[in-house]
Amino acid sequence: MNGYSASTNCLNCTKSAKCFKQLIPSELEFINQNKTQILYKKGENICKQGAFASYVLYISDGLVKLYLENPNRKNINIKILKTAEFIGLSSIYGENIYNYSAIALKDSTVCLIEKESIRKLLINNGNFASEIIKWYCKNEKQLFTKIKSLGHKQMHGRLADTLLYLCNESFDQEEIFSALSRKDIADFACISTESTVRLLTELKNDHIIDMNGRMIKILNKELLKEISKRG
Amino acid sequence: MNGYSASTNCLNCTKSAKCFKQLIPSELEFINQNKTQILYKKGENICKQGAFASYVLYISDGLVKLYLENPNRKNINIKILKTAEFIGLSSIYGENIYNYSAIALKDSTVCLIEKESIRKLLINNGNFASEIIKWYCKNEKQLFTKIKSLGHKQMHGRLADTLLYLCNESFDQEEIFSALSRKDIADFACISTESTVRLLTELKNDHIIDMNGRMIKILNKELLKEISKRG
DNA sequence: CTGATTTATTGAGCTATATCAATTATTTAT
DNA sequence: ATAAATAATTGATATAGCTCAATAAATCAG
Repeated sequence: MNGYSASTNCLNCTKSAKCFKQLIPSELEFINQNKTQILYKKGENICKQGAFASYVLYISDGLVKLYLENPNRKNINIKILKTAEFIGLSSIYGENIYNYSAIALKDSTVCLIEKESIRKLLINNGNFASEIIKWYCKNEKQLFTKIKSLGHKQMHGRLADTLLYLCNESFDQEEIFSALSRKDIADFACISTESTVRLLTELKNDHIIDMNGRMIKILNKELLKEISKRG
Repeated sequence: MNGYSASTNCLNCTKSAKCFKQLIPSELEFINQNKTQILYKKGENICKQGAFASYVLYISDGLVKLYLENPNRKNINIKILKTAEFIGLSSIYGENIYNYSAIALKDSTVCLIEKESIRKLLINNGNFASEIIKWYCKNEKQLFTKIKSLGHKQMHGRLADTLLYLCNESFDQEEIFSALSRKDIADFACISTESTVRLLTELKNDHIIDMNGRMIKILNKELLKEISKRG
């Protein structure tokens, strides 16, 4: 066990999500017995859309990109997950496959938790279940935001949405942007890589953002929000 | 109380969702005490996106269209809800507002349930909570399907997706299509009404669908699925 | 039944954005 | 350090799909 990362034992894990705080020691020990911890290197796939979902995945320490794959086509980036977030939670009761793919944006420690164990906890501990439902509430809102962005906004608005999302203070900017290529940004906004580059240059020339290699900083957040709103 | 519709008393409601079947009589009685039943006429708004979400809504008998509103722009139709489905479930723990709007496609009986009561049940009854989570799993998958459709498919694929959804055997076709205008179909696929009309005519000429006024029937489902797949 | 309003349809032109191709910059491997 | 591979940028062209406008059909109100 190292000093800075997630613990291999759930009972003294300092990086646990709110839902795990609802568990009593014996329940935590139960989870501990039914999980495996794995280290994924940067760039490695943590799960693949359509693959058999054997476990629920929990990022005990890391940074992960969630995306939808289209046969023969480009991907749609959904969101970036940080430490203490779940991957593939919906496989507990949904279809037994992952609905999306996930890739490590930096070296990440992931706990593979038996689905059946989670199910047992949900039935026995209402507070745990409630926290999971809270997560779903937030998640749903986020997906609606994505749908609104894709459904009626055009390039400019979609890229603005993407930048506002990625520049969120809850992310380590250096870490995020150094890990994201232009194609990644394009896949968040669902526009072509070339259009993305062109629009970014435009935004830079208009002093709405600053760019330095892969690093992007928002200079005029209000205007960017306005662009997002206008669509 | 009438003979064919939902009961006004939860204890003898025959149109109850699976989650309510997990409740013991005292819990059902508790819900019963904390709900109001309202009849919405066809075309009436059941909830408005952004409005204060005082209750969780439950369709005890009806047909409802869920949609996202864009300021000054067209709507995005998300899905059609039938009897025994929830509206605004995510307001239990999410922001205290509705994430979407809902309109009655036919006269619908809706139960307004106190959010706090649902919260209490979730904490006290793990089976109830688990059923709600099951719902969220399905819901999430549906939203990803929508995102995939909007994110990279073009007109043809999006309309195919829409028709395959609306022609699902679980809907009463007559009821669904007589309630949906061309604009409604367009808003499901997120394309212009004019393009929708043009594409529908095209599909009819190719004998992939049959049209008669508002009524639409799929003649060649395999081909339509192929169009959906191709994008 | 009749005029008025809404909804559906069709055509023509315009615009946003993708695609293709070429060039430059950056990273990786030897 | 140099070659090779990958990523970013820029320009030119093509096209999907929107908007606008006009007409036709259907529904509604009196």
